[in-house]
Amino acid sequence: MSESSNKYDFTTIEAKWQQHWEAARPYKVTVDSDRKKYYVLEMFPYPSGRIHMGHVRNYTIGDVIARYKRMRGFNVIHPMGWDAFGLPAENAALKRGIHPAAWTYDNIAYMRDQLKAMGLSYDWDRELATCDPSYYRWEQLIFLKMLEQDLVYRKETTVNWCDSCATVLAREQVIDGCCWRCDEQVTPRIMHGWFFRITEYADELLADLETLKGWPDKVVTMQRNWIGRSHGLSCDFPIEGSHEKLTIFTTRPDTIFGVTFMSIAVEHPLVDTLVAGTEFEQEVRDFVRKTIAEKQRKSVDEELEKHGVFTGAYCVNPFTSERIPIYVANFVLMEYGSGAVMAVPAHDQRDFEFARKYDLPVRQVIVPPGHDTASDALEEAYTEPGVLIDSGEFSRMDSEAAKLAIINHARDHGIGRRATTYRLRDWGISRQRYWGAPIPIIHCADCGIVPVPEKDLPVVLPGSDDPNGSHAPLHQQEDFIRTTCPTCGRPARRETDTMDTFVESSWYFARYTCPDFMDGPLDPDQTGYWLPVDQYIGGVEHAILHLLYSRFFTKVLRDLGYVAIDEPFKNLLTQGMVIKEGRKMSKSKGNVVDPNDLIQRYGADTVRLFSLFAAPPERDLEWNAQGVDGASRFLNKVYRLVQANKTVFAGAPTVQNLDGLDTYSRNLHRKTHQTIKRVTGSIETNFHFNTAISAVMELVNMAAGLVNENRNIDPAVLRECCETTLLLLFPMVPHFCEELWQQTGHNHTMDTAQWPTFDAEAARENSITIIVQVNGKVRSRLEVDSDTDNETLERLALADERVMKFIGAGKPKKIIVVQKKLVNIVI
RNA sequence: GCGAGAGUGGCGGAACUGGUAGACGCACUAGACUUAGGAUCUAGCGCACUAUGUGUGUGGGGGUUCAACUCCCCCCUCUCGCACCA
Repeated sequence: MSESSNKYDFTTIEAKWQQHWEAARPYKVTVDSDRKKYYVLEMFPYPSGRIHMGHVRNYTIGDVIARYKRMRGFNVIHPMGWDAFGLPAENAALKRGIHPAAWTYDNIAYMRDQLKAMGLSYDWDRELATCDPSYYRWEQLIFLKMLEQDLVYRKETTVNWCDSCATVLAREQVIDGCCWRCDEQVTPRIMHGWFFRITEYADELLADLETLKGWPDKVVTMQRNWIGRSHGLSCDFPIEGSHEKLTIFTTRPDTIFGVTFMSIAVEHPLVDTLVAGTEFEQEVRDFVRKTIAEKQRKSVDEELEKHGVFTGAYCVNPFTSERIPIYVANFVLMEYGSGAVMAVPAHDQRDFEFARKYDLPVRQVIVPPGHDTASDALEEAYTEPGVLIDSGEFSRMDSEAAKLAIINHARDHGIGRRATTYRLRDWGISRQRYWGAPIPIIHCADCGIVPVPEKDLPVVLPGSDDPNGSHAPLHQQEDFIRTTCPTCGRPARRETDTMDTFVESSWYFARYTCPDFMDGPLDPDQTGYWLPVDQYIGGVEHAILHLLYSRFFTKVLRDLGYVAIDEPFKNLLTQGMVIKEGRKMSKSKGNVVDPNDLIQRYGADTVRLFSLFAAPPERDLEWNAQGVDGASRFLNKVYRLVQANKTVFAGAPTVQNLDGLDTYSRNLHRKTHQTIKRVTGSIETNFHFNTAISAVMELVNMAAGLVNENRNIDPAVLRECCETTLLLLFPMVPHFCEELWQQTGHNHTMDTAQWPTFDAEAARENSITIIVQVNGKVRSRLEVDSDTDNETLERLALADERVMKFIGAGKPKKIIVVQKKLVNIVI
């Protein structure tokens, strides 16, 4: 046998089919209301230069699903595009002296070729790049519509500033106190910025998590925690000798009789008025200054020791009329609740520590159920619910009832109200960089903030159509800034912030349905048919950022009338990382595997097959070079099997008469149908392609074994086996299967082939193995007819020679017979 | 600290609603065919021992059950997320 017939020539074959797909465009789709649609989407890549193994894995998984669903008869939309705005382009531009646009489009061209070399079945006619004005002009329009609906606003706040990126970050983009992109320490800074009112949708974002049955629990939980809704009481404590009052939020109104002091944040607006002109002023101001500096400096995992100083001021507990001293404390967050906390040291561990440190009273007002007096001395705060004591009219109520009663009391007396707070903050979208979508706003000295009229959109990024154009941050580009006010016509200045790139990725999946639509952001005829995304696939690292923003945007687009769905992604698959030597691949660790090298050496199909086989999709995948050899070996084995039996394809009839088959043929026929069942099951239940591939391997091993042993397998059975193998493998290794399909005389390409169905009767085993246990230990096996009844099984088991040896002369205490499984004899 | 997930051969991983633990692949060992083999084929491959048999074994310890990788309780380790959220 010559070399060439022994191994398949992946280079030639893959090029051939890629050319075919390029020319015939079998993956181009249009709306077809007679067919059920299926939208498969992988998170689109940032065009960083070249694809990496994570992309290979992600896109392979998506491609298998797309191809599989096509074979199941769905009208499958499977698009690809580029998350093309972002900072690396600017950095690269500075380093290499080329324009960010040029750098980005070069990368896109290169990476597009790489994706095509993987044989991914995208509808390339839908490709989009978010840095293209034809995309971001609609984003600008959406921004303006949101502004009209008061979902966008501008405010001055403390923001997270990343020095190295020279821009602001949203809270979600700060990871362990560092920038999510460059890992540099983030520092607070006070700036103007634009915000999306995502908190307006907090309740819906939370409630609709319940509808996301197709999402991993982990992601749902992460989002729920991120939104962090809590219910409680907002209550006013009048400040002594002042008209001001201190408003606090608590989730434990039942402990309000145990308040012994107040803690307020160093940034609290009342700090100044409380201490101005008092003997405490100096000390408090020093403390505030010191603490703010400390917070900036603080590294992530160090929890600051609790400190505070007395302001000299008192407020009054509206429930007890007691005087309550007010402290400024370093552990109170201004960003959450109202920046002021009622301190109940007996029932809150932080307050307890603080009280211990500054020798403040601890007053128990909750005791464990069944107790009715306070314990002598607490060693730590009692934070569980319980029964109220020393709480006036609320004494003896349990915590839950008391919470309600106290909230109602506060409401009835005008001192407080039921309140809900969220951990979620509004989404700050302003970025002070160049390579992003300009925010379409004009600042006029007379008219204030004026939206750019719709007819003037897009506000094109200056210089982006000129390779020598400036790519300085917009606030440095005077020509861009100078404009006239659309309202009064006087000279005015353009907004220079660009939008966070997460804005682009929050609606791209919708634009894929109508990438060329010119009359608005989205074409209702297209979105109505294609949305939502049926299966979304990407890394779990986007569990909060991208997925939460996209959910928010979907709801906004719905309320603006652009889409008719509530949630963008029906099912979500979060795939694990590709690791090597137990660690994430990274240049610094020198353990990076380059997809290009692999594809050249093994071909795309082998790379695809291995990345599917080595682990189930949701787990991390350990890259193993020898494992890739194994995948390659398997494909060659299939190749040889098909090549050696090409003749059976020519005229073999379909399998009809089972009775006429010899044992070997019957076994192979059965195995074929069992394999269809197993593969279909693996894909349908959880996309566990690793077990699907194992099943096909077993089938191929059996067929190749029988052929090697020169069993004269019935041609119809052998043909069925080989064709089934190709059909089952096609979604995973498409070039390879198409080639063999064609070589074996099929007139139509596999793109139009149907997924095989299994015949339950053919798959049924007629003899089964029954396990015989004595006291739970396996002692023997019985080969019996599959419909042997339980009494017979018991009789056969007891008569078994090996079993008899173990049960001896005694009479069995108990015999358990499990249908078609086992017999357990207890002695 | 809180929350979620995971611990199975030398390795990646299988095991349906409790019912043969280790499918499939890699690595390894022996053999066959070969000028050659990083090709192919055959056989073996958890561990231990008094080896054609017995014991033992799914992070550790208890429990439920005729029967536990699977269910319950306690503990250990790792990964991820959150982290003074009042």
